[in-house]
Amino acid sequence: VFDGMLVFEYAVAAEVWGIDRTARGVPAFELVVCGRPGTRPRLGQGLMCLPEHPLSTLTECDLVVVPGIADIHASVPADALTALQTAHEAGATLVSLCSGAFVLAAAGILDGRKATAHWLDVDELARRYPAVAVDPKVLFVGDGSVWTSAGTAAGIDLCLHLIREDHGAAVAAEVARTMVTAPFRNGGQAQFITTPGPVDNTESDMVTDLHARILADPAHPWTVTEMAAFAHVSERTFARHFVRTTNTTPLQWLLTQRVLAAQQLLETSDLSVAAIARRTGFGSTLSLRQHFTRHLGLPPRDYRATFRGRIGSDR
DNA sequence: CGTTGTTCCCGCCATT
DNA sequence: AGAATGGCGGGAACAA
Repeated sequence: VFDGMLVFEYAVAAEVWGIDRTARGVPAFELVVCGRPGTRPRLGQGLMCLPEHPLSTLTECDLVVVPGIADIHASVPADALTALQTAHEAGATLVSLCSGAFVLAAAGILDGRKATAHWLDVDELARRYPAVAVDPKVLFVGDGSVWTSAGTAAGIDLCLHLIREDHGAAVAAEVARTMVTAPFRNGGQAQFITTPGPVDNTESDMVTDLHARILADPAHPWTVTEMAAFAHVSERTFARHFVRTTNTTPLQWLLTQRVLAAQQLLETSDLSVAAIARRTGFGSTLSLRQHFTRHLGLPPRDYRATFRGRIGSDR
């Protein structure tokens, strides 16, 4: 933390990793606020922060979060930049929220990587750092051990995504539940959801209604033809609308939803893999295994072995 | 793991 | 002119 950090993004990280939810089955995290010793960085809106640890502590952290900064044109303190670089070289996962991408970019960490930022800032980011592959259309994006997210609330999506990757979907859902937010945004693989730019309302309604319909009956063998019929348009225009609002194609979205559902069942139930395949709409265990492995990098059985029962049995 | 049949989906284009 | 629609073809992805 240094002068000019944004309150909300700072609070998002503090809320996700700074609150003890071990009683609810969430692993214990240690939140460490690093800054120049003795300083009282202004966060704006009348708030100040008291960083209790020096910047050098960053090298000991598994995960380093850079909240957004109020003024993207302000120069970033040099000691913060070098601290981030050494933390990066030490193998820490780096995360920027909103305009925090400018801090990572200034440190040269985003060079050659995919990145995003608040939609108002992406043009400036791309202009100032041509070596960064800026993607203005995603809520968040990761490249190697470096993650960046779009404006404000997208930071929550990214933080939950990181929890889900490290600790499983059930833990992420539990954190989301105590934060009273959605575990992942409507539309599935949040990483690939388009930013909430100006979208035609009737168009997104059409897709959201369909999402609700499908999620209500995931076991149904949905086809694109059927989905298009539900939306009362031809298959061709249906596909176009779907891609525009969701940034994924219909089948890909469906498969992602099914994998997500299977993930939850593996973690929270003792149903056999075959039963889960049936419930989640995969035609066979083979099909489930193939898509599951492709999405998560490990087969269902192994996934269950590492994540089953991580969460309290209060539901 | 390879084969076979089916579905998807993206570019192209005429039409609205 | 410009934008959206919907049909078609075929290579790619998927299911059996």
